[in-house]
Amino acid sequence: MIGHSAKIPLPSLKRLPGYVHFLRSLKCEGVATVSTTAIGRALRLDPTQVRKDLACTGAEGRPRVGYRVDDLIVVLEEFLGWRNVSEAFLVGAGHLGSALLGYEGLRNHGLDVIAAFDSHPAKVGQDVHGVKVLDIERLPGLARRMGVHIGVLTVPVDAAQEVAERMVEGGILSIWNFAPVSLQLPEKIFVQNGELYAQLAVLLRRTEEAVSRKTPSTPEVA
Amino acid sequence: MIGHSAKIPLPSLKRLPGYVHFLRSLKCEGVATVSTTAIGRALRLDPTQVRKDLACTGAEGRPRVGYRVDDLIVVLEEFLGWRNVSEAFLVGAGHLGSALLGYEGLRNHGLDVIAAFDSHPAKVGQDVHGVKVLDIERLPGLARRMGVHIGVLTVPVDAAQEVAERMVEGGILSIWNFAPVSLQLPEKIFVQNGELYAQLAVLLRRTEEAVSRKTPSTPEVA
DNA sequence: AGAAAAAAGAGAAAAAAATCTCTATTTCCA
DNA sequence: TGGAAATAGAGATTTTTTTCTCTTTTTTCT
Ligand SMILES: NC(=O)c1ccc[n+]([C@@H]2O[C@H](COP(=O)([O-])OP(=O)(O)OC[C@H]3O[C@@H](n4cnc5c(N)ncnc54)[C@H](O)[C@@H]3O)[C@@H](O)[C@H]2O)c1
Ligand SMILES: NC(=O)c1ccc[n+]([C@@H]2O[C@H](COP(=O)([O-])OP(=O)(O)OC[C@H]3O[C@@H](n4cnc5c(N)ncnc54)[C@H](O)[C@@H]3O)[C@@H](O)[C@H]2O)c1
Repeated sequence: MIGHSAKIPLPSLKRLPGYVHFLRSLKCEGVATVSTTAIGRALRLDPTQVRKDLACTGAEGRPRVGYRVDDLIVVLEEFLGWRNVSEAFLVGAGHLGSALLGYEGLRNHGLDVIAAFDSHPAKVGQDVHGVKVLDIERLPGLARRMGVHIGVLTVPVDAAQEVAERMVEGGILSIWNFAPVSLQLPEKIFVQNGELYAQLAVLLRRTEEAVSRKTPSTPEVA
Repeated sequence: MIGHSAKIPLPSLKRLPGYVHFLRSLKCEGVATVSTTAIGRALRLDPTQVRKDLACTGAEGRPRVGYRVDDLIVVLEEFLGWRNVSEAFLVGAGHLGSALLGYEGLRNHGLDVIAAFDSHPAKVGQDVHGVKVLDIERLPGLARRMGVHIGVLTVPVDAAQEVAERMVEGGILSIWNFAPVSLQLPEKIFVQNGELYAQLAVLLRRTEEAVSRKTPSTPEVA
C-alpha cells in the first residue's frame, strides 16, 4: 500500500524520487541530518519548495537541525510505494525492453517485472536477464489470473495500440508506454508515456539557446 | 537553427512532440486537415490548450477547417529542431546506452549520436549499431574539436559525476542524464534528467488509486 | 543564562498554466 | 443566397504552482 493517500501536487510527486536519490548518497557518506537548504542547493530547487514537498509526505523536521536522513528516506520510500514493490508485465523484449528487464533499478523503485511477452518466435521461450519471455497470446489470461495491474509497453509503434488493448483485456489498469503514439483506451486506464521526446525537445531548445548565447549576434543576412 | 526563438511555456514545449506523432499518423491515413478539437480528443487535452500551444510555434489555422496536417508537421518539426539534427556523444555503451544507439528514432527527433565512449576495454573499439565506441579519455578533445555540444550519459551512478565533468571539460553545454543522481556542474550547463523514476512514481500512485477504487472500503482493522 | 543563528512551518503573494468566454471567420447545406 | 455550425483566435478568469514573508523552535556560542 502506498502511504498517505492525501493529495499531492503532481510536480511535487515527480520531485520526490530525486530527493530519495540524494538522501541515499548522503546516507552513504554518513550524514545524519539534512536541511531543505542543503537539498535545494544540491538539486537546484527553492528550499521552501522542498519543504512543501516533504510536508506532503508527512515528514517532519526540526528547526535549526533539519530532517533525519534515515527517517526521511523511510518516509519517502513508503510514500512512493518502493517498500512493497508492484508486479508488472513487459511486452516487447527488444532493445529497450531488454535494457529495462536487465535493470535491477526498477525493483529498487517499486516495480517488479515478473514476466515478459513478445510475438516473435525467436524471442518466445528465451530468458532475458532472468525474466521468462512468453507468447503474447498468454498475456490476458495470465494477467487476470495473477492479478497484475501494470503493463510496460516497449513494442514498435505499429503494434502498440493492439498490444495495449490486449493488456486492458487482461485487466491491466496502468500502462507505461514507450512507443511514440497516443494510445486510445478506455478513460479509466491510466497511461504514462515515456516522454523521451518531450525531454529531448527541452534539451535541444536549451542547447540552442546556450549556443546562441556563446555566439551572439549572428545576422541571417550578411 | 531552431525556429521561432520566442519564449514558449515549458509544458507547451513538452506537448509538441506528441502533436507531431499524432499528425504523422493522420498523414499516413491521408487526412489533410485537423482541428484542435480532434487533436485534443486523441491526446486527451483541452482544445484551447492545443490551440495555445500551436500558436506559440507560429502555426496558423482556418476557422471551420482547422490546420493543414502537412504544413503543421513542417512548422512543428522546424520549431523543435528536428529538421537539422544536432550531433551528440553518448557515454556508457551498456544496456541502456546500446538501446539508445540502436534507436533510429533519435535521429528522427533531432538528435544524431555520432560517437559513443566507454571506459571498459571490452567495449572500446566495438561497433554498436553502426556507432564506434571510443575510449572515454578521448572525449574532451574530440568534443572540442568537433564542436559537439550535447552529451548523453548512460553510465552507472558511481561514474556519472566524473563523466559529466569530462563532458564539461570538452565544452559540452547540455547533458541528458539517465543516471539517478543530481549532477553538480557549473550553473551554465543544462542538465536534462531521464526522469524514469518520476514517471514511475506517478504510475505507481495512479495504479494504487485505481486498485483501491476497484476494491473499496478496505478497513485496516477488522 | 542570554543572545544569535539557522531552519521548520504556516500563511500570503506572485507567477505560471490551464480553462473559460466571446467574437469573427469560413464552410456547408437548405 | 442566407442561415447554421464548426472552429480559430484573442482576451478574461480560474486554478495551480512557486516564491516570499513572517513567526516559532531549537541549537550553539559567548
Ligand atoms: N530503443 C530505444 O532506445 C528506444 C527509446 C525510446 C523509445 N523506444 C520505443 O520503444 C519501442 C521499442 O523499441 P526497440 O528499439 O526496443 O524496438 P525493437 O524492435 O528492438 O523491439 C521491439 C520488440 O517488440 C516485439 N513485438 C513486435 N510486435 C509485437 C506484438 N504485436 N506483440 C508483442 N511483441 C511485439 C518485437 O518482436 C521486438 O522484440 C518503439 O516503439 C520505440 O519507438 C525505443
Ligand atoms: N538499463 C536500464 O533500463 C536503465 C533505465 C534507466 C536508467 N538507467 C541508468 O542508466 C545507467 C546505465 O545503466 P545500464 O543498465 O545501461 O548499465 P550498464 O552497466 O549496462 O552500462 C554502463 C556502461 O557504462 C560504462 N562505464 C562505467 N564507468 C564508466 C566510466 N567511468 N566512463 C565511461 N564508461 C563507463 C560501462 O563499461 C558500461 O558499458 C545507470 O545509471 C542506470 O541507473 C538504466
